[in-house]
Amino acid sequence: MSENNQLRDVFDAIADPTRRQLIRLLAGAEEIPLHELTAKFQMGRTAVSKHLTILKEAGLVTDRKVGRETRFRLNASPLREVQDWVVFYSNFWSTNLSRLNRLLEEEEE
Amino acid sequence: MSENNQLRDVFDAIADPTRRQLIRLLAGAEEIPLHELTAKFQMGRTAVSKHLTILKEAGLVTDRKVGRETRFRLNASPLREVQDWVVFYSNFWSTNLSRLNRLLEEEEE
DNA sequence: TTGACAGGACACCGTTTGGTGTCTTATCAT
DNA sequence: ATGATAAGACACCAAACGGTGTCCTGTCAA
Repeated sequence: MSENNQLRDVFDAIADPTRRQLIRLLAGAEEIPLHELTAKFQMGRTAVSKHLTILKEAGLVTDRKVGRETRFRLNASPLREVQDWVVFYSNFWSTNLSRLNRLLEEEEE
Repeated sequence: MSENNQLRDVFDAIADPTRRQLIRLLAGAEEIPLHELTAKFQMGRTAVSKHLTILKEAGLVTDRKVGRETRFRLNASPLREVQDWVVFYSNFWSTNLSRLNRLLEEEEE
């Protein structure tokens, strides 16, 4: 259905707190260029760029060049796999959520 | 509220496919001893034990000694953090799920 | 009581990870 | 035309990861 050309495991991609922060930042705007993202972190541009590459490999981010800057955009849909995975186990931490889980499963179909 | 003594990031703990497989196995039974878990994998006992240690550090697993064997048990509740995290982004991959998300948020309180 | 089994504790190893710095190229503004 | 900015492409590095094998101890069964 959607893009399954991800070379990188989504669970692996979201394991790093810096990358989750990047996702959070990208969720707050249409597009953000690398230098602007870099400004939000203590680390250098190269490191941030590497994290974005990993997110790209997982299909969580797309990029396009505009002038001299590279702008990044969030594509959250691969996170659905995480959602599907975790919802299964929500039965195990609370029983009164099981009604909601059934709702979710219905909606998935 | 619940145990927050986790030395290890939950997202990090579930990043490895072997560890997700361990969680899956432990979800299917009350308790499973190490040697029995090891039998399900190709790798050796030491490796499986290390993975279980990581899961333990994330609070996802508890263990108890019974005779000469160490039995492991799933504690899924730290996965709630993952659920909370991913639910936020479900707005970004589908708009007709937002009703369900509101349901989830209500239930969380 | 002897042997087999379960598993903790190490030491070890190759690869990956997460960062750095530097060099170069392309682009924009003056 | 010149200088500053954006970022790709590397080389490099220490530390963590994901495995291995070995040794030792405790426990169960014959």
